[in-house]
Amino acid sequence: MTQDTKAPTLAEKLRDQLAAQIAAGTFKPGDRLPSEAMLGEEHGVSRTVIREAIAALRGDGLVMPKRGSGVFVLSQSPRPLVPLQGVDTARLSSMIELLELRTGIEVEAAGLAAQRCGPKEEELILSALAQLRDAAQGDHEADFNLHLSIAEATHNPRFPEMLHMLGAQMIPRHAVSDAPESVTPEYAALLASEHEDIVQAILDKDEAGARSAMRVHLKGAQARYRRLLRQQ
Amino acid sequence: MTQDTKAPTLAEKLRDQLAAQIAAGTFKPGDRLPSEAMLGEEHGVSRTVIREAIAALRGDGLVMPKRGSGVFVLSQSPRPLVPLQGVDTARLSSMIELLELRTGIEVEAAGLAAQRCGPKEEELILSALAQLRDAAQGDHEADFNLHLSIAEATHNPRFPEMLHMLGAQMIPRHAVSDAPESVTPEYAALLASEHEDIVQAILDKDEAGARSAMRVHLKGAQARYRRLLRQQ
DNA sequence: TGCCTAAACTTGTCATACAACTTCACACAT
DNA sequence: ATGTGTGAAGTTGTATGACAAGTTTAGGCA
Repeated sequence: MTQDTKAPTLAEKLRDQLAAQIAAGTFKPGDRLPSEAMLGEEHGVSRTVIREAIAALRGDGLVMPKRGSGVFVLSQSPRPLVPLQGVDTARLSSMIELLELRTGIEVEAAGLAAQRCGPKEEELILSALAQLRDAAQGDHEADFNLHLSIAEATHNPRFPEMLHMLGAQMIPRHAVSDAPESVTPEYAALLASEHEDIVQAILDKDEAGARSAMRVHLKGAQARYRRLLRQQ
Repeated sequence: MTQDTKAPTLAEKLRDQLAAQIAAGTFKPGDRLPSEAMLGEEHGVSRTVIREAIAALRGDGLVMPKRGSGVFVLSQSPRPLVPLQGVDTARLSSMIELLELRTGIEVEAAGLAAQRCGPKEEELILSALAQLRDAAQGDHEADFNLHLSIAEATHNPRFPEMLHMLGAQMIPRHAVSDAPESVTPEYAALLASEHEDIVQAILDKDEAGARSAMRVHLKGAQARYRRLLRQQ
């Protein structure tokens, strides 16, 4: 239990120190950090350490080095603490967990989209729906694009952001499309009609209807995953 | 517009390559990566590049180097791509965006909690509610704990995770509690009754009621923020 | 004044060397 | 045969020096 004290390396200490300085406002967004040479002299470490600490900060999205120019501060606050850490995309139960989360987010998105959707967003949604109709069955990208266009119609950038994040987690899993039952025409028709219902409700500015249609759609996806879970 | 093509460095390319290999399962969690020397020879780059790429992977939580032993793979899936990047906690509009997201997540959580809440979770929720009653007005922690206990009652760890993530973003902002109007007894009583309604519905296993009560509660919070926005 | 060029500076990469630590095999003693 | 200790080999952490590639700046020249 006391093993977690693992003697932080110089690079780690320097990274934390720099991150703290950035968070404290010593270096503000847009500022240029001292050059690697200066940092090295200041902290009494080699350039190797400096570079590794900066690489870590870059990974955290805090800074952005520009060759020949310097290292510039991007964001003041460290990026929010890693959610979805223990997600094992190979496990169906993990997929169901994510789907439940998506349900919450997307149902709300559908409701907001119904209230706020403008002509331009309507066009995008309809275009995504048309592409989905034409797309090959089980085309996850077309499906995702429709959901994304709805999220964008909320005019709240956090919704498409979240969808992207969750989508990146779900894409690796093709269990549903691989399952034999999922390729039946009946299944495809059901999915299509669910999509139509969602879009129709949004275009009708029917908030409650949009929520309900989206909930039906995603609950259906959950149910299909659960069935697979039982079959395994 | 074409500036985003910024000539990726060798370290970046190698990082992406290694991340892809990890995602593809070439290196599985628990495995040891080839040593820096071997990777360097294999890819025809210097150890500097290798180390920087690995530093980035470590920052992403994908690997964990152990001095003298090797670099070990932790997680197979890259941690979800940084959401909530442009959130400026000083801007009320950002807070409202986050609140809308929270609404989606928490409404779903309340619904699931009503279905799945067991005796132990009921106790935790009631305890959190009691503490909130006793707590000083505007005690964000007590409020957060109640919401958290509900999220945990879903038995889906992603909900409390998300709440933690969003909570970390919202805590810095105390605008609502600082606003003069928010300290009136009427306001406190309203908040308390909203909380009671949510808990009561969950204990009654009333899914729709729990959703609705949670939605009312969070929509109320949004409305209060919006009022502040107008006053500014 | 305006433009052009070259020097100075900065990050990216390579190479080498050593320190600190871990692992593993082999010799040795029990 | 078994347990133990020792050391060699392998690995990451750090330092140093050098050069390539790009940017900035100052100064010279028209």
